[in-house]
Amino acid sequence: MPMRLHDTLTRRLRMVAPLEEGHVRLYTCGPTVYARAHVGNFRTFLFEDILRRWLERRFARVTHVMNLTDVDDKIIRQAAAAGHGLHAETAPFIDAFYEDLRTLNIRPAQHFPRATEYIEEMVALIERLEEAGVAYRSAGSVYYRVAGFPHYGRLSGARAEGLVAGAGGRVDADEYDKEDVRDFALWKAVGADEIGWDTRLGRGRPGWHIECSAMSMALLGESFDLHCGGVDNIFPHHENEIAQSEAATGRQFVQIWCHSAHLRIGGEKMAKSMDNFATVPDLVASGARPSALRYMLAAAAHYRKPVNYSDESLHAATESVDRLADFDARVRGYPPRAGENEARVERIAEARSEFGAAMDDDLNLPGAMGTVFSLIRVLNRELDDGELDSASYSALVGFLDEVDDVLGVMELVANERTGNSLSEEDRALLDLRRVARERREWSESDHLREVLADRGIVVEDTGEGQRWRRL
RNA sequence: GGCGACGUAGCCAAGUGGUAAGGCAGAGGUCUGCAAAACCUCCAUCGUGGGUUCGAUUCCCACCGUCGCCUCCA
Repeated sequence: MPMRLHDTLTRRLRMVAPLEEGHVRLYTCGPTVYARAHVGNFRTFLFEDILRRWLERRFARVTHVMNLTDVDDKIIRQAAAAGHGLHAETAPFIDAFYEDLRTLNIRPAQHFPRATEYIEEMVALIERLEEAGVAYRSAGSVYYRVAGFPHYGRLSGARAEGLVAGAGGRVDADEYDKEDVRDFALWKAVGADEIGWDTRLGRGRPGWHIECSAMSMALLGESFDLHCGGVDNIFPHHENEIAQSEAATGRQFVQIWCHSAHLRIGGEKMAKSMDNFATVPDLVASGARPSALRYMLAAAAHYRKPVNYSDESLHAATESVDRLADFDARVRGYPPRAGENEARVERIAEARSEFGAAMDDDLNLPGAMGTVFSLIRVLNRELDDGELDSASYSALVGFLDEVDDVLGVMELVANERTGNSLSEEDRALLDLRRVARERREWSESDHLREVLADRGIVVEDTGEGQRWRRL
């Protein structure tokens, strides 16, 4: 079954067909490390994680590159204000980013190139653009001549007139050095006392867009398969990347462009500039479970539709994850009887097939989860009044493994529920309760359940005795 | 102003030219010492108005509303 993704450039679903047989090359725009990334940023990174995970199930090999933008105006300003270098400024935020990736169980890219480590590649690329006649120097800086690239605007649908007329009142500081307001800086000249690099282009620092062209081509080749980011990267960032890369190489830069919609809060885009953002540790500290955060950001809505963050949606995600995790635990804890219920095995196979079809259809994880939950209801009913045959058990465990290979929440749930192992006191309380139940001392048992609940431990009674979990 | 996206039950949300998955919340029930979990039942004419069609929530047009991008922005 072919996997299809929505391509921003052609505005239609396109089959994922790697240029190199069996090997998908994926580039995703990572964070600008001038501050800790917020959960809105992580919605995109989570979408990309789901994409990468599904690609890994569908193709033999996936090479994933995510850049870290560790030089830009804000970072330079902050470093200068703090009186230290770029690295000292960005290191804490890079560490924080990696920490948040782990918290959300996001698979790390194979490469996390940093802009500051690819200055030479950028300079070389700019030189190629000069040779191609689409770059020019002005007041020590180098600019890209948009008029020299006929396809400019194809990705964003931005026509030249619209760009000129609709500047939105913002005036770029170096606009006056440009031939055309649409032109953008490839290399920005800086003074001797400013943070910069001495290169063949003179002393300066790279423009924003050139890093992604240089790093993606360095690590994935001049033409590769997928390039992703948030919708706000479509223009100007990705539009300019195409212009730079294709003007330099004369080849198609990327096969398919994917962009995820924003996370909203209170109906508006979550953004640092709006001061309405929260970070992963912020939310975890306030009681959000990482598994629920992951589910809400990645699975509650399709990646191309905006999601609104709210306590209610987080709660719904928490309950969904619990339902899945409870079922998973129930199945794995069920002693299967030998035998094969053909109808049941068939039902599981159908669900698995529907799940895959939904994922292949532009990564429709919300739809895919619908089939999972439908199956869960049917099988819970059957588990309620019977046993599980071993054939179904195998099929089911295989399917649940596949689901979580994409969803990536079970490991988080396991940590949340049993992670910080029980304290001596909690262990003792559970033992006391077990003894009380054996003696049928219900009021004591109920009391201990409340005491444990106050300590953050939920106790449930099952046929096989009491079971506990956190939260 | 230009470009684009979205509008499905109390909330979130998938989907389809032939009368709507799933999750949350709510009501009632089964089970349970009580709970929890699980299960059963109930809860939507798909923004508004036109058009195309035997038939539209699904296609087209208009309108209303919300949001995003227009060189900081995942």
